[in-house]
Amino acid sequence: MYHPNRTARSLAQQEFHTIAVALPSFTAPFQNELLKGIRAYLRENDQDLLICDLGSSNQEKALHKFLSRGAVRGLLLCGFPIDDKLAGELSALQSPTVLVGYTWPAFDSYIWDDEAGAESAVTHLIENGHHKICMIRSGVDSEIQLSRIQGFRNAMERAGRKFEESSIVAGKPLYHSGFSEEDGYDAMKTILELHPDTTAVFASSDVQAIGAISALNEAGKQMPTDIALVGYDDIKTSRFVGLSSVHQSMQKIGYAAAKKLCERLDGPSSDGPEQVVIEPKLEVRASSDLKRSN
Amino acid sequence: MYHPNRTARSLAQQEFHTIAVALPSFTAPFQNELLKGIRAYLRENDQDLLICDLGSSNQEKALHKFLSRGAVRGLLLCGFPIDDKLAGELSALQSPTVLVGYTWPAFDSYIWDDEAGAESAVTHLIENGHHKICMIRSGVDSEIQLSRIQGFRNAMERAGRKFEESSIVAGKPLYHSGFSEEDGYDAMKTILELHPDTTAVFASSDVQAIGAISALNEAGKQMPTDIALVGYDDIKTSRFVGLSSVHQSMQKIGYAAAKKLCERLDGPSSDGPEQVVIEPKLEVRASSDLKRSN
DNA sequence: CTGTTAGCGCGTTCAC
DNA sequence: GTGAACGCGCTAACAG
Repeated sequence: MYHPNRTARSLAQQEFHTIAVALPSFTAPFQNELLKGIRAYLRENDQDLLICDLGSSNQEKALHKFLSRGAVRGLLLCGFPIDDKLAGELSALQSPTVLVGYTWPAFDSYIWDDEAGAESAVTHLIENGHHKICMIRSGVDSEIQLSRIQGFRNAMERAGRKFEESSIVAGKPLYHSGFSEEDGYDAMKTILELHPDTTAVFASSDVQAIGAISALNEAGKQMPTDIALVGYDDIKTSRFVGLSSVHQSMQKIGYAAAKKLCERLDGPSSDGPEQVVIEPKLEVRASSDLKRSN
Repeated sequence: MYHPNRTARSLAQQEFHTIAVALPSFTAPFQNELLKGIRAYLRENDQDLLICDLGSSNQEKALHKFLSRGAVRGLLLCGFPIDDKLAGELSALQSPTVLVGYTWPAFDSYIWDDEAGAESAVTHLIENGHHKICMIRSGVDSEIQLSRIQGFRNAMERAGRKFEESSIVAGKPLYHSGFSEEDGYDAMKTILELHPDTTAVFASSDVQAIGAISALNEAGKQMPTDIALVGYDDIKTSRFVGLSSVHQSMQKIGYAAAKKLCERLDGPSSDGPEQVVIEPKLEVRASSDLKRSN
């Protein structure tokens, strides 16, 4: 019985029904939400998804290998910092690239305002009476990380609080550039040790917050009674008792980015690159969860 | 500047550096663990992953569309029930297929013993002194679901408990064949209403358990003090206070399945189909978590 | 309406 | 050593 060969067919009719997505650890909750959005669009349009997992280390190498294996038509590059060299290589592919999480003049990009998001989270904690707020950061000085720290600082200073460097703690493991569950766990242990009077913690990623919960559990602390926890990125807050989160609807971003990429593939005669900035939103599980009186 | 064309290259050298995975909702935690294993193998071998998301409804149609778009070399079909018709179609592809979660004589398959897994979970609850145990089931009579119910029944009967049909509750939404978060949430609400004296609940999936946690939170119940919760599938138990789970190391299964598929692609002269049965293991967060005295 | 052929972009082979 | 021709499996265009 006859069955078509996808490869040959694609080659012949120059139609691929496939877009490529490259991202670090596509199984993390944050990227997962993004993928949900991407998949939603692709399903509606009978496209398949070619995934390049950049992993947590040697990301550039993984991306290069992927690209040298041959370009698919269209690349969605997510959560990967771009520089001159990479921008040149991507342009040389002659096939459209859409960026998520980073921006570059030559490409369509979907980014969010980390500084504003972090600020809103910490402001919320302050407004709810928390007198001792710590932050979990990644041990790596990425742009994302620095923006989120800046947001923390802004919130503290605008509220007339003194900003202490020591209240911002990094984990040691440095998996996934320091945004891992292990890093969050490690950082929270340090916080409990160095700042036992802490009433609220703002974590720089969702997985860090999850790791922090483990550390709290081990220490016999309750959330949010003993410590309130807010994480950055796309935690489904309903899943975690007392854990709030600031996020930027990654599903919508994924959908929009996939759509944009497919439009570029269809008609290359469209407009110039578009930069979309998403405003992060703080999602509080229950307003009472973060209230603090003492 | 020159850049290779993946499609043409694949066609020319009959080497694809790609395997296809078809599964329902690849963003659910269970499938996610599986994908982690698959990705681990693929990364080691410089292969990419073509994902066909079967979605939660019209799965057959989605699979057919994917196959008719043209077979890639090698398909990993996960969590999709197989019948005569489908088996014939897959054989006709002339390219190796590996099944995960279901079995069929003609194909390599990786399955697990749902009945034994469910039984071990419920037996554990009984041994820890729970006098009223309910189960959350999917509203659909899949083979998987019936096995898990049978395991529940075995445990109860072997312990000399009376088995009550009414203690097994299904959610109404029926998303993802009834294994969804929403179904778990709905079923748990019913349990709280119908069986307020419940001390432990065994959920048929990880996501159901997550939904059940939401319902418990809303009702002001604590885990595991008020109700102990055990979920089936691959929850990272550390992430959820008091939530244990029975699982079958999906990561290892994914790794093994991907490896098997790639071996089939390399040398078609290997042995006949292999059926691997994984023994599920109960992972208890802390042994004290499930203890009950009253 | 059916059968034949050219060519998609590459790797490989074979001739030079 | 370098270069031209062929074929991977298919679709599209074209001829009968």
